[in-house]
Amino acid sequence: MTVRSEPSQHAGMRASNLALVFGEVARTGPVSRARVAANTGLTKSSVSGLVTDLISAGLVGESAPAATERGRPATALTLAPGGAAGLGLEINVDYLAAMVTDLTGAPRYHHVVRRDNRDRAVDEVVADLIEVARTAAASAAAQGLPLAAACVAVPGLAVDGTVVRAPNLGWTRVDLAAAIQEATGLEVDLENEANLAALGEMWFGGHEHEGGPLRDFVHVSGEIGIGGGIVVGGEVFHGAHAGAGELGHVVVVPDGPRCGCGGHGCLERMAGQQEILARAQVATMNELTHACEASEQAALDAVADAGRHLGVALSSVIKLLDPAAIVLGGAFATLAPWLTTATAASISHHSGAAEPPRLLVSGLGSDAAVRGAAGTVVRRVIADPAAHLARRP
Amino acid sequence: MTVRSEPSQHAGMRASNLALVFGEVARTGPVSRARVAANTGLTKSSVSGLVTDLISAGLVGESAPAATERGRPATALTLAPGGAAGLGLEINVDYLAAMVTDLTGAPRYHHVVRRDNRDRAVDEVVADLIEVARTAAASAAAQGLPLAAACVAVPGLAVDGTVVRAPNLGWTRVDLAAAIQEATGLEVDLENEANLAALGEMWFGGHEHEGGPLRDFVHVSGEIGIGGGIVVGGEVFHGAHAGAGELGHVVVVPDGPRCGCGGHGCLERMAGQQEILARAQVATMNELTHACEASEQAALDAVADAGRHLGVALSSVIKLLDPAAIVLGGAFATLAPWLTTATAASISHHSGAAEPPRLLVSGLGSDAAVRGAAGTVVRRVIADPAAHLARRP
DNA sequence: CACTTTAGTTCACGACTCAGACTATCTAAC
DNA sequence: GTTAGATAGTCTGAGTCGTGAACTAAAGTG
Repeated sequence: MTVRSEPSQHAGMRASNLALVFGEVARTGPVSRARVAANTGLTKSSVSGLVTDLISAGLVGESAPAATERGRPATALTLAPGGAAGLGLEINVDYLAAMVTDLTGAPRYHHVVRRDNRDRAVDEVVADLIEVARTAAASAAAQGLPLAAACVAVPGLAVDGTVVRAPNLGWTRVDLAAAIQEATGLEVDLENEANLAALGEMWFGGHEHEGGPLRDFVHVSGEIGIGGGIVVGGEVFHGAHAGAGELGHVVVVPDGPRCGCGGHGCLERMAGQQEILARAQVATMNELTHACEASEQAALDAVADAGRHLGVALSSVIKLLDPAAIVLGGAFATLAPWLTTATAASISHHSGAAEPPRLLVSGLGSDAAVRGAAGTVVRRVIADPAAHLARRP
Repeated sequence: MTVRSEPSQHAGMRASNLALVFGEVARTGPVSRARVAANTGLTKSSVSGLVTDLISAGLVGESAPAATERGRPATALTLAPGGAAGLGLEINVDYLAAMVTDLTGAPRYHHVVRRDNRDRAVDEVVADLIEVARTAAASAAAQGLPLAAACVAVPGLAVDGTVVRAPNLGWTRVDLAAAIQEATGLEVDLENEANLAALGEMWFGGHEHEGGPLRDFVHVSGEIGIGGGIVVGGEVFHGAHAGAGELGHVVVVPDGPRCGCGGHGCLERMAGQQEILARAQVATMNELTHACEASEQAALDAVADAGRHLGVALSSVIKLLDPAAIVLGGAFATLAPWLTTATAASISHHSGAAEPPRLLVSGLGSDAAVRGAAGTVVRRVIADPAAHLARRP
């Protein structure tokens, strides 16, 4: 079967215009109906009707008219923070996390449970996550925030609600979405942690590009493994089987040592945390940071070396994907002061580009993925308010 | 400014449904109105109205009713071959080419002028291409084929109708689209040759994937340089500045020799035609093929070596883009018998994937790009017939 | 020859957006 | 203080388009 689009009907037309208006309100803060009409190309009367629907659905709020310049003062429209909320969850190697954001994307609840999940039974971890999710949902309810859905960040490949594999957790074929859906009653989506971190960075990282938000970039997340999130036109690029963006397994040393993935000379094998720590002769990332701050040569060399390997991988990324920027996140953000010089030099050496994409550093740290997860839910409501209303009339 | 979509209006609704119906007719060969209605989800009456428009526009033809099973026999709808046609042009290092295809994608005119364009003045080459285009347009007119537009394949980066750079031709900033547009009166689009070859391969190469046409793949075109075309969901992936897909400059030997692009150890530097020929100690690709057919060791080694390097680059492609297949075109298609074993082994070694994407060989040869160019024009008409009608009422 | 089945058309209806008139509410000028 | 001008928002009639059901058309079956 090939893709076949839906027929355009009146309801679809209205849904599309509803999204257009709602998106405009979301993008341009407090706005008048008149401005929305001018910006979207719809007529004032159409906007009025659509806004009425959005207000009665509780998605948009109206503030008291305030005089601005001349003429009748405009009533300002804003996203109603209480209109819909998103629950973001995250399973990772050494923690579980939950976050609730309101419609504006503002965090309203955030909780992290630190615990190594590698050696535990899958069911136990899932049970813990359900507990975390329930607590978060209760907090949302207490704040009067209606959760629209949930999204879970997993450190591996997720397809159709199932964790196909999560190498660093040792998981294969775990039907996670169904379990959480049953426990919370929410629709649940799974998505790769690196991809959600990239989205979180895009929505909440504050990066700009040519006047607008950054919409075409690659996010490098250095957790225990090295992940990549490719964002194209504001959307995650998934590839044919949702396996795209595996930056950690790009070949950087063709005759290099065998990697856990079965390949040879992968970036993760050459510049992953394990390798860096071993070379720097320290045990933890904290120690590594301290050693770098103390300018210890072994540590600096280890990080610079990783930076060079990263540069090789990113050169290929640049040639293949032509991103507008590259964002370093996770451990690489922490190590950025000692890393980026080597990485930039390596990119320049290998790609020879006169104007390589900008190399940015994440400001969100390890919260990027949960924020992205919660944000995904909320963004989906904004992208298609009609679908959201159809689900809860 | 950020992207903002158009408001949905009645005209847009009709345009969208027109495209839906037209696309269905194009996809499923001769079909009845009733089947189109069932397949698209539109009602019979809507389809009737839309089909009436398409027929009176000359885009769809109606054949005599033919009894099939029970009931009233259906009148079959097909693409009207004479409804619209596309002009594809190609500038390459050692030839110029033109092709006209009708609405069904069938070639109706094809002409290739072999001549080395490297040492000639830009204006001369452009003048020659215009001549080639005019002759092709005359042939189309003689056959009663109304050209909808033209599309030119260029061996380099093209943005907004301008050839920004074409390294192997030595061109920079050539305003090609305007020149051809003025000469022929047609709307002219430029696109990278490797990308068009990929599209040509998709539309006319006959590859299948899971029952449908292949829509997510990477096409490798080995001409004088090595180009790559990334196709995602049936569309070319361009990246932020239209520079994506530069497979030839993916790093395959991190400490390798300097490449013409300014980088080091690029695939093109290690496995381009120049390198293969030198290693095999022959002068032309023809000689190389003969040497391989004669099982001469130097030639076989040179090709296998190139295949290994190609495998390294493709491993990174697979990890980053997760394509459903990889199609080898151009010189790599010719060399496939002596190349693919080494390439497949290298991919397996470096990516360690249990189920790597299929490695296919192009059947179109060096015509892929012109066919893709002409096909692009026609496909655009099929994708948005309303826009096409608006241009010529 | 009636009955069934399928294809395609016609037409009243409803859902939408549009355009423009109309009302509301402010500032600026006299 | 009043009036003109500007801007915001609502209301109403007209036009467009898909829907759904009734209707006509053209075959096969018993």
